[in-house]
Amino acid sequence: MSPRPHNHERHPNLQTAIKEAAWKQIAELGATALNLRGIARALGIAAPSIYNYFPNRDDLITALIIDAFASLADSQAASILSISEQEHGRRLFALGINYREWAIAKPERYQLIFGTPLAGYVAPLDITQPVAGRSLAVLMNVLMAGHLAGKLRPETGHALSPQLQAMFADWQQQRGAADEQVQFLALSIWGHVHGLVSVEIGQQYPPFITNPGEIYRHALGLMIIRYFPNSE
Amino acid sequence: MSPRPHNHERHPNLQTAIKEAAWKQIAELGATALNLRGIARALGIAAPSIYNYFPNRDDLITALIIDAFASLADSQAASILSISEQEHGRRLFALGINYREWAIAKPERYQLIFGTPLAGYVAPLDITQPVAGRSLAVLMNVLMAGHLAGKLRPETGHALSPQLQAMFADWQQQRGAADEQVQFLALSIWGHVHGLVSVEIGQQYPPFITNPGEIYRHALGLMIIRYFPNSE
DNA sequence: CTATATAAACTAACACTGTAAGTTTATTAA
DNA sequence: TTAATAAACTTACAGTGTTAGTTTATATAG
Repeated sequence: MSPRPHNHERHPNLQTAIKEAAWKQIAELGATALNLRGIARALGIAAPSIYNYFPNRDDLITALIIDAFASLADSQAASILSISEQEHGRRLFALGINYREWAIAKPERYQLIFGTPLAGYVAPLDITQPVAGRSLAVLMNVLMAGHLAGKLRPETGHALSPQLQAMFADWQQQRGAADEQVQFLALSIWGHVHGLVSVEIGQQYPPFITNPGEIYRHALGLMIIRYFPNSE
Repeated sequence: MSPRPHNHERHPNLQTAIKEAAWKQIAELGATALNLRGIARALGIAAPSIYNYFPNRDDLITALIIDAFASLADSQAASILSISEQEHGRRLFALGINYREWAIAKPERYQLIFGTPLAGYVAPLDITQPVAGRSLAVLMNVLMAGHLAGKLRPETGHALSPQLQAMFADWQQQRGAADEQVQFLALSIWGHVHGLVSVEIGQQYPPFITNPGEIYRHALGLMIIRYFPNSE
């Protein structure tokens, strides 16, 4: 009923071998250079054979993106494991540092999931969104812990609009307890952190900014004292 | 010496006609669908004829990117023209609103300059950087005006590291007078604003966030009262 | 042990892309 | 009227994703 693949000896698991070859291509030549024939060449197989494991190029890319999102979420979660749950400021700082480091380690991977580096590909949001949300959840958990401990000081200069409150109420219903201000703060911090990293990865800083990491760490430090003023 | 092009009657200025057709393609089918043959079809010319006006596809894209950066900078500058130079908070707010609106008006254009939507294309930074810097200059001018008027309150919880100070000193030398804290603040605000817009354009908000504009305006409002506390 | 079903490989081909080379044509200047 | 030249053209090549049809190796059923 289920025969073994022909070149089992050379590629025990061709599905993952294809993905690995794809990542290798992406790492060496950039995400835009990804192509099925190149993968096939690297593996010594015929290009159409890939279609036995992925319906088409876009589905292969989606698989890569899902793996990348999972990797980011795992990396985020691991980055705070060694820090006490009481040290909310340090945890937030660690998350921020880790976010940038993960992006810089493999910029193509970062741009693959947050940019649109591939011609004709649009991510199927219903599939990628859930995995993408995992890293945001890590951030929100840290903020929520700080909030529950009374250590978080969100900015309350403006009241949340009724529309925002409604949106966050819906979100709470799905995801369990979470303060509205914490929800907003998670999105705002993510946006800030993500923007700074994007500018750096995309090489959009002015030429005088020779050390974007310093900018980033300074901005991150200010966030910590802004939202966890009694950390120290 | 300089003969008129053959189809001058149909396309008085073929160079700009090519760019317009390119933008139309980008707007209708997305940046990734941009291709020379499609442009040629739309204009009723042969594809290789484009090479008389642009050395290759990448140079055409670069021309589009330069136009887009100029458009953004012009839009930013125009957005504060009607606001008094004394109302620093309102000016910053207008810049923020305009940044998002410019991006949302033509998301493909935004992704063309800030993403990497085209296979095999890498922007020539030495050409694009100067134009790209114009919009940042508008932001920095607004912040600097507020600073000179004594209305700006940058966060000084952490001192700028020596490396940051050195970087900013170099920058000052080139661009003229600008406070170090103002320089940092411009980059930080830009990163924040850019990140929130990127997340929205890239459809990376969690599915419950049905109104990203509200998130954005709230974040922007908080920035205003944070950095211009006495604005009202 | 043989025969058959089937998953997984293959080859060949199509339509598309960017681009290079060589050729023709229209316009200008001598 | 003729020669020069810029700008169009046709043709061709190598690359791409993808489909269709075919072969082959394996696993199970009789």
